[in-house]
Amino acid sequence: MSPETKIPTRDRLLNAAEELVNAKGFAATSIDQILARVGMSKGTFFYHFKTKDELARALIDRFAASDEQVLVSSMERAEKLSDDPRQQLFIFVGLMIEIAEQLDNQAQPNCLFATYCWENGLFDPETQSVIENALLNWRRMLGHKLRTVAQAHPPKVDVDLDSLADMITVVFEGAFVLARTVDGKDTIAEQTRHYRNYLQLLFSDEGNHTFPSTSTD
Amino acid sequence: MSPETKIPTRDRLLNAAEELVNAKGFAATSIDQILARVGMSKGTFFYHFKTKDELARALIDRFAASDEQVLVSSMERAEKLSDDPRQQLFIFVGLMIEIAEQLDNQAQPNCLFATYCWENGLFDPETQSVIENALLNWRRMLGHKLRTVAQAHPPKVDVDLDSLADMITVVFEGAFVLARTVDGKDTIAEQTRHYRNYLQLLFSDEGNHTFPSTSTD
DNA sequence: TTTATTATACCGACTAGTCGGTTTAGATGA
DNA sequence: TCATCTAAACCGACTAGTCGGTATAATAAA
Repeated sequence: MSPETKIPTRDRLLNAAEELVNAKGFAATSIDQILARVGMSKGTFFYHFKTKDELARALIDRFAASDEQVLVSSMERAEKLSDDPRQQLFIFVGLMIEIAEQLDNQAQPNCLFATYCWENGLFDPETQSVIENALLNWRRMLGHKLRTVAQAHPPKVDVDLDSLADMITVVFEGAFVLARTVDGKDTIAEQTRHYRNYLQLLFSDEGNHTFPSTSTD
Repeated sequence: MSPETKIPTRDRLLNAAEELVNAKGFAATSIDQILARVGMSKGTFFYHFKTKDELARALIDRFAASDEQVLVSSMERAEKLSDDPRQQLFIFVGLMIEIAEQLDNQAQPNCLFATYCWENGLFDPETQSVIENALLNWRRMLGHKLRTVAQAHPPKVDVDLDSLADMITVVFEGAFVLARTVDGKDTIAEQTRHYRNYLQLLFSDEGNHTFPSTSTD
């Protein structure tokens, strides 16, 4: 009857696994530990997953799906909130900053992509390509927006727009490492703000800049 | 007689361990695998390291020492190559770009900090604080330089200079993930160039910008 | 209404092999 | 001699994965 009890067994296994993998990585997370956490037995696990590899795949599939939804829905929201591509871009990054603020309130911000990346020798190519495609999604969607913006507002410095799009992934992944290692209030959000600053400086209108600091010549 | 044979046993163990940890993470790297790679037997390992934890510690100590040397020596070089703090800053980041270019030529760019970070549940607090201190070193040295620069050239956008210093760590760590996941020619170097661009835009002299694009008044 | 059948979901003992770590003994060179 | 180093056999705990069996509930035949 309680809302917790209604969660399907398979999802409860995935949730417990994800928590443990987040703390210790995939290799160090044993099936027995997962089962102990949810109070189930071995047969149950292997009823839902043929092998531990299949668990790895299920975890990353679920994570990638949720990642893609954040990307797509945030871009849609940004595009509804303004007609100007440049404003859409800044709004989109602003939404990412909001998400970053939530992550900064977690003790150990979690990114299964990074976890798998640093243990990638354990995973088969298909599992790895799930992650690759997820990152390429960000490049594609954000890159497209950047190209539109760059046509109307040529960037102040000559930059490759795909790598500029990639940079949001870079900033997030890097900020995760920093946030997990050095404690600070707003690490991930602050780093994402740097990314927005960079975009604003790059795509500001010629000469007079559009920022708070007084002088307009 | 061969130069390879002269390497002390302990270092050969560390080298083999680091390679395996780089590929699969620490937990999935067994002592037997390390020994198989260097063709030694178990007694040898436990003569040099009391426990596997001690290996973890030795690996990260060695890595952190080399990291610190890169930081300090690059800053020294930058400070010798110019008297102007702003130029020193740009030269320093330029040196980081050179290092990034080397890393981009490796198949699986390696950062033990990140590897440990995503498996941090395995390591004792002391081991983790080695990493924390390493990252704080970068914040401190680069932050100091940024504060000097900011006094002479107030940044175009109001930014926290410590987090701006942290950003070089963020960019590197994030670019590692990208480079290990999506293959591309110059991933890490390109991302580091974005960081330099950002600094140049932030600390450019008012109004007219100092970049390649023609105008020098 | 009763009984047999079937599928899903779950349990826990068990196996073969790997793990980190120990022990004992021998080799090497100062 | 004495410290340094290496080898090989071994240990108990834990690993992923197997397997025979059970509980429940729905369906179908009697």
